[in-house]
Amino acid sequence: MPELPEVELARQVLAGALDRKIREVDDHDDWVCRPHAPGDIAAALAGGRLTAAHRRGKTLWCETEGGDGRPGPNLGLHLGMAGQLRLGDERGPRGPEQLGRRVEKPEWFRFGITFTDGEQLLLFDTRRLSRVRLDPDLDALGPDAGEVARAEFRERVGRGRAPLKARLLDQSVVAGIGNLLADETLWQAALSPSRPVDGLTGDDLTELHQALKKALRAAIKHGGVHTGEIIGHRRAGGHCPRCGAEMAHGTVGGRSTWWCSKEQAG
DNA sequence: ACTCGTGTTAGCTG
DNA sequence: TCAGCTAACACGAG
Repeated sequence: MPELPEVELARQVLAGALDRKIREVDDHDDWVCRPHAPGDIAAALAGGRLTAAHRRGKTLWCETEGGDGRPGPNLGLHLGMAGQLRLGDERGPRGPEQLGRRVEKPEWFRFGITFTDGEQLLLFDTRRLSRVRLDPDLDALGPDAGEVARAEFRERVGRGRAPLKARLLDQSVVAGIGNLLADETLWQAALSPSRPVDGLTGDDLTELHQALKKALRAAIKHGGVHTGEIIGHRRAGGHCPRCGAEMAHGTVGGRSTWWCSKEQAG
């Protein structure tokens, strides 16, 4: 599910877990918690509190404080493709109703913190692509896609020779653009996903920055990137909702990519 | 039955 | 240094 707008909603869930004393941490999943060993994260957080919830791009992290009141390690959380943060208590998780009558298998709860008041913060992820780690490397992330200023966007995205979409998906360039948001943004700007960035003009990049802001605003307003104008047309037989030309499909930056064969021609 | 994919990253190759 | 590719994770959708 999550791209930037969805992760911002998850951050708000996370904020509901702040300022409670940590009683117990379930960090048994050595894939989700890698490179830490089971018990490492629990030991680092035991008796402390989460004191602030932050997001940059699709990465979440909490500042923490130890039982002695001194600053503790940051707790990094990434939801991967299918992760959800949920609050719950001894009666079980609350939060998004599951579709259909799917039974939630216990092993899909990959990480959890139980607080002394009985509240729980739970990481639910069928696909196990989520990640929990202490002191994540935030310097490896570019500026947040929703906040990056035009000049910095142009300078960062325009650097190198990679195909434009590959550059947009690189979280160290700008943080928070996922596959769907990239296709939506490129379609809004009428730019080819495979065009090398060193061939773009300053105006192209300004246009792209505008398109990104517009696509993000719309996604936040309507509940997620899947509500984008082009998303429903990313399929075989789809047509561009602006000009009616067929949608083209290929792989760019290693990801499945759809674009208007006419308006976004190479 | 079978393929594809809203994400990341280590490790490798050119 | 840069860019592309693969594997790994494990499930739902079509």
